[in-house]
Amino acid sequence: MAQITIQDVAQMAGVSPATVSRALHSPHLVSKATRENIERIIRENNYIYNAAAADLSRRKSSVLGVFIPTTGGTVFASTVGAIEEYAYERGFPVMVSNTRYDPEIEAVLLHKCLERRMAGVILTGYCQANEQLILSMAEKGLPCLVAWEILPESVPLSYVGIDNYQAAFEATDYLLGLGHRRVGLIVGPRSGILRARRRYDGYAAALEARGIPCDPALVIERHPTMLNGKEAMSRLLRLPKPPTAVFAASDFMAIGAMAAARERGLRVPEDISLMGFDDIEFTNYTSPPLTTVRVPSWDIVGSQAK
Amino acid sequence: MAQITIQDVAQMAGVSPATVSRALHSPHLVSKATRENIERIIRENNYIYNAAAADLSRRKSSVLGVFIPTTGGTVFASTVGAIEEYAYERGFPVMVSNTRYDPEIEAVLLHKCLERRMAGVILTGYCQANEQLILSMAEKGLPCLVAWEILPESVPLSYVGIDNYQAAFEATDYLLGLGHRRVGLIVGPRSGILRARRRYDGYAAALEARGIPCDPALVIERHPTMLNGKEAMSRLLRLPKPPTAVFAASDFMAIGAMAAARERGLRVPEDISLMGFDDIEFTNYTSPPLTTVRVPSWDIVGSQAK
DNA sequence: CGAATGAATGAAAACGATTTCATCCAGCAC
DNA sequence: GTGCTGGATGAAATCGTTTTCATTCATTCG
Repeated sequence: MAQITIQDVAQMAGVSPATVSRALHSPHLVSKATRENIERIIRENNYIYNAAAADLSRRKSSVLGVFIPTTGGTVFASTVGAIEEYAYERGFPVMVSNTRYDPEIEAVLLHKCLERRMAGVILTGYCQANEQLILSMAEKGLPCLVAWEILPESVPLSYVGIDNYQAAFEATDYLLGLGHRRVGLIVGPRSGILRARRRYDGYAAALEARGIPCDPALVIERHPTMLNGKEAMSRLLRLPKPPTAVFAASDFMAIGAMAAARERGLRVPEDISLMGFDDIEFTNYTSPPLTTVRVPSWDIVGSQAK
Repeated sequence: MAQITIQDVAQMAGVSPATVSRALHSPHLVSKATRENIERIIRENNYIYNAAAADLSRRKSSVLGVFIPTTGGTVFASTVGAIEEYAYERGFPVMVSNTRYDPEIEAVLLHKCLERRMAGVILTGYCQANEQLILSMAEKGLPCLVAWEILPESVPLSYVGIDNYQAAFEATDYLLGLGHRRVGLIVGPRSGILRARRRYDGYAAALEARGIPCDPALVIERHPTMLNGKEAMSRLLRLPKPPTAVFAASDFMAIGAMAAARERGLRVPEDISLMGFDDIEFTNYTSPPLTTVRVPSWDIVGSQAK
C-alpha cells in the first residue's frame, strides 16, 4: 500500500500542495475553513508526513545529535536524558552517538551528523583529536555545543559546563585542610579526556599550594567505571605507604573505591577519607553517604541548551 | 557555500550520477579504476553525502528508533547502550525516545518513527494503551520489537525478554522458604507497566502457593526511582505489623529501600530480609551486597537484536 | 473612483539521491 | 562470422516536500 502524499491530500481537499504544506507548518497563512478541511482529510485518510522529503527540501533536518563518551556512566543518563526531554518539547528528535572515548569513532559519527544536515550537535566532553573537524563543522553551519567542559579561549566553540579544575582544587584542598598529607587521586585518563586532565591539574595545584610534593604513586588513571574505581583503590591501599585520604575524581569510581575500602575492613571516614566527584543519585544511598563534589549535571545540559 | 552533490562528483569524474551512487554503495558493480577515481574526487572535494535525499529516494531510512520509559533507571543505559553499540557496527544510527511512562507521549513518538520511515523500532517495555497503533505500524512494514517483556500469544509482535512473572515468583518463594510470612512488595504501577503487573502476579502467586493471604497493605506501587523505593520502604516499616522481608521488584527501588532500612537502624539481612530485582551494577557495591534477581539486561537487547 | 494593501492561494522549480531499464562492448564458443 | 554472455555504464523517472513568485480578489484609504 503506497503511502498517501501531500499531493493526494491536496487533490482531495481541492487545493494545491503548497496550501497543505502551509496548513501543516504555518496554519496562520491558511484560512480557517481550508485548514480544518485539510486537517480532516489528513485524519480520515491517515496521511503520514514524510520527514525525509521535508529534510531534503529544507536542506536541514530537525534532528539533534548528542555525543557521549560512554554509556557506562551517568554522564550518559544525565546528558541524554535532559537533552531529550528539552528537545522533545520543542519537537526535536535526538540521535545518540557513543564515541567510546575513541576519537576515530567520534570522527565517523560526526561525519554522519554532517550527512544528515542535523539541526545541531551537542558534544559531551571534548576530544582535542577532532578539534579541526569540529571547528570545520561549526563553520559549515552546523551548530556545535560542548557540554561538561569549560573551553580555553583559543577554541571558538560554545560550551556549558563546570570548572573541573577549580572543583578538583577545592576538593583536594578540603582533604588537605582536614590534615591529610598523603592524598590519593583516582581519575580518568588525562591524555584523552580533557575533564580528567583538568581535575588532575586542580589536584596537583592544591597540593603545590600547600607545599606538598605530588607522589605519582598516589595517582591512578583509569577509565571511569565502578570496577576500575575498585581496583584503583585496592592498589592504593596495598602501597607500602597508603594514602590516608583519596579523591576519586570521577562519576562511578568513588563507588567502587568505597567498596574496595570496605572489603579491606576500612571504615569511611574513620579509617580513610574518601571524596567523590559525581553527579549521581546513588551516593545518597551508600553507607555512609559519600562526601562528594556535587555537579548540577541535569542543569548543565537541561537548562542552558538553546 | 552550497554543498557538492553527487551530480557534481559525477561530472568531475566524467561518469553518470548512477555510477557514483554505485561506487558508494555497491563498489563491486564499478570497475576498479572508476571507483578509485571517484573516491579520490570525493575526498579532494569534500563531498558530503546527503542522507535525507537517500532516505527519500529509498523510501526508507536506516535510523533505528529506541523507546525507553524513563531516563532515570538503568533500563535506559542498558537498553540504549547495548543497542547503540550493536547498531553502530552495522551503520545504523539510533534515535532515542523517552516516553516518561506516558502512553500519549509514546503515541506521538511512535508517529514520528512512521514519519521518518525508520528501519525499525525497539520498544522497551510494552504499553497496552498503544497496542493498536503499534500493531498497525508493524503491518505498515515498520518492524517492531518489544524488549524486556514476554508477550502473550495474542499479541503478534516479536519480543526478547525475561519472564517477569516467573522471576518474581521465585524471588518471593525464596523469601518464603526462609520462613518469612509477612513479605512486602515494592513494585512499579501495575496499571501502566506490564512488567510491574507480571512481577506482582508472580509475587501473589508465590504467596498463594504457600497458602498465605496477600495483605494489600504490604504492597506498595510507585514509579521506579531510588527515592520512591526509600519512601515505600519507610512506609512499610512504619506499619503496625511491618513485614519481616521485602521484595523490591524494580531497578532502583531496592537501593532506596536499603537506605530506608538503614536509617531506621535495621540491619540487612539480620533484622529484615531484602530482595532486589535489578540489572544494575550498583548492587555489587552496596553494603552488604544486595541479594537480587539478576537480569541479563545487556544481553537482552545486545545479543538478540536482529 | 483609482490605487494601494493584504490575505489566501497556486504554479512550478528545486532538493539530491536511487534504481530500473537499456545500451555498449569485449571476449568467447561454435 | 554469428550469437551469447556478462561486466560496466548511462538516461531518466521518481521519491514527497518546501518555497519563491505570482496571481486573485476583497478591502480600505485618500
